[in-house]
Amino acid sequence: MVEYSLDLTFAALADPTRRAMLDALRGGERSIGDLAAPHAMTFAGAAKHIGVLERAGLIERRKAGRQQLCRLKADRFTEAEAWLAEWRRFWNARLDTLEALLQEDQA
Amino acid sequence: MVEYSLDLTFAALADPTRRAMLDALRGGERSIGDLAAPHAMTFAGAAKHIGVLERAGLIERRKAGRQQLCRLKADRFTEAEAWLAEWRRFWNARLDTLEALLQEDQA
DNA sequence: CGAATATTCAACCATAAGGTTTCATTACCC
DNA sequence: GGGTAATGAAACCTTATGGTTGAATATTCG
Repeated sequence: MVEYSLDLTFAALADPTRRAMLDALRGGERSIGDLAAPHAMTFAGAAKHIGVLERAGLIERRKAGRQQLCRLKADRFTEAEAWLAEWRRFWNARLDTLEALLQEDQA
Repeated sequence: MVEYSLDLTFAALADPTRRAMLDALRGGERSIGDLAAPHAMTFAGAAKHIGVLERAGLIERRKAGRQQLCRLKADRFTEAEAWLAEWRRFWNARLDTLEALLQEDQA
């Protein structure tokens, strides 16, 4: 269900460590170790964050020798963006209404 | 800081009850009781969700007699949408690159 | 004033989240 | 094969979250 995956997506995005990891993945595939390194926490802790991102469907991984390479997946980003884009349309519509009212006032 | 408010915003959006409340507010101001009613939980439980939305800056409230009226606030929506819109641009750019590669192949 | 309405607050409970440590597994290199 | 690098996984701790109940506080109405 869409609602359910929005839960996971937004929850995954609500953490700065995880957002930083996503940003790091914009440069292409990265191993768990690469993703973990910049963060002031244990490897295991960072790996948990990666697990959250994977369960939320924001990334996927594949084995490459003794390491695992992670890469971004688009779907859930798109879904979340679509949800928020609807809000942008809502706010725009409200602004339009306000403008119309102001114009009426001036007339 | 921006990071901090993105944390709160995404965390607030990660719950279906809260997203439903936000949707309800699209119709205009609603009291806490109005927002709570549709949800299968105690009034106090629902009020906590409203507290989360308020602390995240997604809504604000004002007293009106013995009730409190809530209404939507745009800023944090905009912020979150901007963050995700950047990702949309990222994915689009990747698609463009892929297309270019395919074209090259054909040429 | 007294009763009912709308909401807040505090205490509590169960579960999940973010982190740690420790140990096991797997794959590479010599 | 043995050592080591990269990861997985389990157990544990602390704090946050989502929910409950019950009492307290305003505010309106009669």
